[in-house]
Amino acid sequence: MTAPRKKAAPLTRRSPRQVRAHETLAVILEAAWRLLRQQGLAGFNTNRIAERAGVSIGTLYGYFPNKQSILVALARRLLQADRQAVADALEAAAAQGADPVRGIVRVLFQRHRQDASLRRTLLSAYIGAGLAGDDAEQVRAQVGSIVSHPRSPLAGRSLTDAQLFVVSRGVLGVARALTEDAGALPVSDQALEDEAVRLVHAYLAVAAA
Amino acid sequence: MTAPRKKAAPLTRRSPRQVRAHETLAVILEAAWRLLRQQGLAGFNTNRIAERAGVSIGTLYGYFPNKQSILVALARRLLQADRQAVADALEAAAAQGADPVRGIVRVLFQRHRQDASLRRTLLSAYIGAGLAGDDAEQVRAQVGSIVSHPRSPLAGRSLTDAQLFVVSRGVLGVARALTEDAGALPVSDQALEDEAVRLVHAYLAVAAA
Amino acid sequence: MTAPRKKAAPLTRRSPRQVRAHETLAVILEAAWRLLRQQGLAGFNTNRIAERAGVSIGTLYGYFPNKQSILVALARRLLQADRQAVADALEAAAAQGADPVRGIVRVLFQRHRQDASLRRTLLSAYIGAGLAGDDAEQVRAQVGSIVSHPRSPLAGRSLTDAQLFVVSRGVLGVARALTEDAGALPVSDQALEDEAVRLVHAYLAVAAA
Amino acid sequence: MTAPRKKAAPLTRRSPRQVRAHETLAVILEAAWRLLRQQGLAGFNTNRIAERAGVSIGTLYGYFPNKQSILVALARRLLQADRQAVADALEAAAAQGADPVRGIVRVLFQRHRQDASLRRTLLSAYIGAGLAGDDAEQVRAQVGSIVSHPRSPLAGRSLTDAQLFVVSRGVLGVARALTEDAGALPVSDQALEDEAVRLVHAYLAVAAA
DNA sequence: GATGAATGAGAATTCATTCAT
DNA sequence: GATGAATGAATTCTCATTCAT
Repeated sequence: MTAPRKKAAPLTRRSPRQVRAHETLAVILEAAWRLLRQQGLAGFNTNRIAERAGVSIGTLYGYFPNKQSILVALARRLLQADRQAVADALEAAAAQGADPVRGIVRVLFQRHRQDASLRRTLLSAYIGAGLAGDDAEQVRAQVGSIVSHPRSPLAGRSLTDAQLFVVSRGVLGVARALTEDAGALPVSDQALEDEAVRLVHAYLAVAAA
Repeated sequence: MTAPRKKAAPLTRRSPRQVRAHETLAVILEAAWRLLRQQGLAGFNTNRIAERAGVSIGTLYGYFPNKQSILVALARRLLQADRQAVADALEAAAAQGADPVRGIVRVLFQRHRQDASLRRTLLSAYIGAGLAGDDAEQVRAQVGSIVSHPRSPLAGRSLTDAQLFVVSRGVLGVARALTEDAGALPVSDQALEDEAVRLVHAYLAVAAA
Repeated sequence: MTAPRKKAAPLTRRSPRQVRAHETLAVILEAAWRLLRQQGLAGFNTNRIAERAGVSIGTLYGYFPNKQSILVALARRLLQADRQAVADALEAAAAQGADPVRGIVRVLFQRHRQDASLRRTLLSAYIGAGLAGDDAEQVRAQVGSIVSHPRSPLAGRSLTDAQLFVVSRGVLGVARALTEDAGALPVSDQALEDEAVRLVHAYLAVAAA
Repeated sequence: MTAPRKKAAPLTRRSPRQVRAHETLAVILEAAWRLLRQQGLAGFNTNRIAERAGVSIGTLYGYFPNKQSILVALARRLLQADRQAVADALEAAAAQGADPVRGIVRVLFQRHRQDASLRRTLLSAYIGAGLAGDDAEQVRAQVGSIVSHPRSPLAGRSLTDAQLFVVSRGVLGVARALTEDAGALPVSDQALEDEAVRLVHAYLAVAAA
C-alpha cells in the first residue's frame, strides 16, 4: 500500500460525464470514508468498500484504478475541505473586521481535533503517494493571501517563499500535533489558540520588518 | 497494522539477560532498519528481516511479539537519536557561546532531510501505535531546558505548557515538512534555517514578556 | 481450533446463488472428505484441500470462513446421513413388518464401524464447536418417532424426555464404542446387535409400563 | 497432534527414582491440567506448560518425550480417577446394602458433568492415540464385578462379553452425552439417574435369564 | 456498464523440539 | 540434571485485481 507496487495509473477512470456516474463515484467515496473512519486502515479493503457502497467490486474498479487512488481521492477531499474552511474563516474575519490569523488558527485547530486518526491515515497515504507537494503549494498561496489581506496589519507588504513556508508549516505543525496527541495534553484549547496566534503575529511583525 | 485488533502485547519478549541475546536484538533491529530504508514498507516483512539478520524467523519472534513492534522499536530509536542530537547541539552551543536555538534548528532540519521516506514510515507507525504522546512529553521537557538555559536570552524566565507546546511543535512542524516535501521546495536551506530561528526568537521575545 | 478464539463467523460465506457456486461447494467438501479420510487431521490443511478440489485457496475461503467450518460442514453431512439411514431402516422395517429397533441398531452399528477414525475426528470437531446439542435434538425426535411407530410394540404409548434421552444415548454410546475400539473386541457383530436390541426392548418394556 | 507424526516413543522418560523427579513430574502434570482446563487445546502448548510449571522447556522434555504423551498422561489420570470413584461407590453401596448400580450411575454422571470440555479433549486425545482399548478393558472388568457382586440381585450368574460390552457402553454413552450437551437438556438430573438405573436393571434381568 | 466468482502470491505467526552451555 | 535461546517447517488466511458472463 504505502510504497507503490506497480505502474503509476491515472487516479480516476471513467470520466463522469453522466450524472449517474457522478453519483456512483460519490457513493463509493462516501462509503470509503465511513469505512476508514470506523475500521482504520486495517479494515479498509476494496471488497468491503464496494459492499458498503452497494456496488459490485467490478464497478468500483470501473471508477478507481486501484485501492491507493481511493485513499488519495479521500485525502484530496479532506485537504480541499480544509482549504475551503480556511477561506471561509478569512472571509468571515474580513466581514467582521476580526483578526484573520485567529480565524484561521481556530478553524484549523478545530478541524484537526476531529477525526484525528482518519486524518493521520489519509495524510500518510497522501504523503506516501508523493503528493505532499501539491498541497503545500496551495497552502503557501493561501498563507500569502492572508498577509496581503487588505485588513491585515501587513497589508501591502509581502513575505519571501521561505517565510511563507515557515509560518504556514509552523502553524500546521501545531495543528497536526493535535491530531497525533489527541486529548493527552494538559492545556486548554483556548490557551493553545492564543499562543499559536501570538506565534504568528510575533513572527510576521519581525519578518516583514 | 493500523487499527490494533487484539491484545496489547509487550513490546519486546525475550528479555536479554545474556550478552548473546543483546547482540541478537541489535542485529535484528539493524537488519530491519536497512531493509526498511532500501525497500520501503512494501518490502518490509518479517521473513525478510530475519533472513537479512541471519537469524531464524522463530528467533525474531522471540524478540518481538509482532511486526508492528519492530517498527515501533525502530521509531523509538530514531526519535531517541533526534533527542540526543539536539542535546549535543545544545551542549556545543553552550561551549561555544553560540545561539542554542540555531544549533537545534540546524541539527533538526539536517536530520529531517536525511532518510526522509524512512522517517515518514517510522513516524507513521509510531503515531499509529498511539505512542506520539510519549515522544511529545520528552520533547517538551527538552524545549523547556533550552529556554531556561543559562546562556539563553530568556535565562531565568519560564514558559507555560501551552507556550512550550506551540514553539516545539511549530519548529517540528517545519522540520517534518522537510521530510514530506523532500527536495521540492524552491528555497535555500540557509534561508529556511534563518527564518525558523527568527520564528522562535520572535515568539520567545513576546511569550516570555 | 478447539477453544474458539474470536468472532463467531457464519458457517458458510458465498451463498450459492448460482449453479456453479453450488457445484464448487460440493467439490470442496468432497475433496476435504477424501483428504481427511486418507491423511487424518494431521494432513488436513486448507491448501491441500483447495489443491485437491482443483480450486484456488482464495475460492475455498470464499465458501468457508475458516478451516474449522469445513470440519463442521463435514460432520453435519455425516450426521445427516446417519439420520437418513436410520429413517430408511425404519421405513424398510415398516414395509416388511420387521422389528424397527433391530433395523436401526443394525444400520447404526454398521455405519459406525466404517471410517471409524474419520468419524471420530469429525465428531470431535462438531462437539468442540459446541454443536452437539443440535444433533442430539434431532436424534431425540427420531427416537420418539420409533417408539410411537404404529407397528411398534409400544404403539400409542409415549416416553418422557428423560427416557428418550437414555435409550437414544445408550444405543449411540454402544455404537460410538465401535468407532473407538475399532476391531479390537472379541465379540461377534451379530452378538452385539442382538444384545443391543435386547437392551432396548427390555428398557422399553419397563419404561412404558 | 491427533494423527501421530513420527515414531512411537516411550510415554515417559526419566523413570522417577528420586523423590525430586517424582515431584517435578507431578508439578508438570498439574500445570498441564490447569492450562488445558483454562485455555482448551488451542492454548495448550509445551512452552506454556513449562512456564506455568515453573520449569524450563528442556526439563519438561526430560520427563515427557513429546506433547502428545502429556495429554495421554492426563487422560490416564482422569480415567483412573473415574475407575477409582466407581470402585469407591461400589464399596459404599456394599457397606450400606444399597443398590450398586445406582451408586455407579450417580458417581459417573456427576463426574461427567464436571469439567465437561476438559474431559472431551482428553478423551479425544486418548482415543486418538489408539488407547481406547486399554480403558475399555478395565471398564469391562469392573462391570463384571458389579454383576457378580455378592449383594447383586444377579449374584453368582455371569454375563457374556457382548453383554458386558453393551451395558457398560450404554451407560457410558449416556454419561458422555452429559459431557457433550452440557446443560442444554430439559431434564432433571434425578430423572436421568433413575432412568439409567432402570435401563441397567431391565437389561440385567433379561440378559442373565 | 455492471456483476461477483475466482485467483494466488504473499505475509504473519506458531510451536514442538533440539542442544550447547 | 537443568536451562532457554534458537530453529524453521508448516499453516492459516487476506485482499487487490481480473475477466467471463
